[in-house]
Amino acid sequence: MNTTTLNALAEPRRLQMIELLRDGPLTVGEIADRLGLRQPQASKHLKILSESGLVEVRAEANRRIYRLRPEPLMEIDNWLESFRGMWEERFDRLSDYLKHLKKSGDSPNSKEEFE
Amino acid sequence: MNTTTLNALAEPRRLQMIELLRDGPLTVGEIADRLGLRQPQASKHLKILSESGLVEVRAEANRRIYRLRPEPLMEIDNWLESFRGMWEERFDRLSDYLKHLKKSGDSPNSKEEFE
DNA sequence: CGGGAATATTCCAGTCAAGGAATATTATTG
DNA sequence: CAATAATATTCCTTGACTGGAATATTCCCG
Repeated sequence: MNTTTLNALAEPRRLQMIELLRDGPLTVGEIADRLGLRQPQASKHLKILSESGLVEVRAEANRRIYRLRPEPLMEIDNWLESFRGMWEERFDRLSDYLKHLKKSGDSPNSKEEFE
Repeated sequence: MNTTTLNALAEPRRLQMIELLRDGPLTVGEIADRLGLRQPQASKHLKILSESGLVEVRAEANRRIYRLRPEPLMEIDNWLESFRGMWEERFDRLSDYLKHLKKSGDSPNSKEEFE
């Protein structure tokens, strides 16, 4: 997995921008308005998003229209694939745990040992 | 989405740790060894992973065994869900694009306008 | 060409995160 | 209890990131 994508997303404002752009392309000014940012900050964050490939720009007259690019998010999704097996394991363990409770009548202890 | 999870993953060493732990729990020393880190750095990074919930610790005698927790990764996966529609859109646009090429015989231009 | 709107860039100050080295802590063993 | 192994914590320094304010750039329009 690529760290630059995660790094770009790890900043609250930028994450908000990505979520905003999920519903369609937006202008710098619109983004700044909706997030309560000053324009320069918006531009700076958008630059980082752009450099990370999470966003692409189209110039239209005076304006710059930013649009979400799916590829980096797809890459994360793909990376998560290798962990999905774990979740099922966890589900198995949960059902084992429930069975255990039923059998022994112990009070549930959240600090119980794993493994 | 939660920024702290992304922040924890955005550091290369920590991301490597998560990938290491995908194959099972490990000791601090083992993690440090496999990643070529000094022990204090390993402990510091593991602390951050632990505080973000990506990892849990079990004390066994002298050792601390770190184990991956799936929940934060599941949360990311869940967050991505809201973007999955976009990918299909993109596929549609790609097939439109291919049709367009076939019809007009233009040379492919990677800088073509979106929308 | 001049003015104004939309956006980008620069400079600065404050804060935060990471590595290095040293030290503290905890548990084992004899 | 002393010695040692495994791990955590602290202190320090340095580099990176963020926001603010000011300024530069680009483009449209009359």
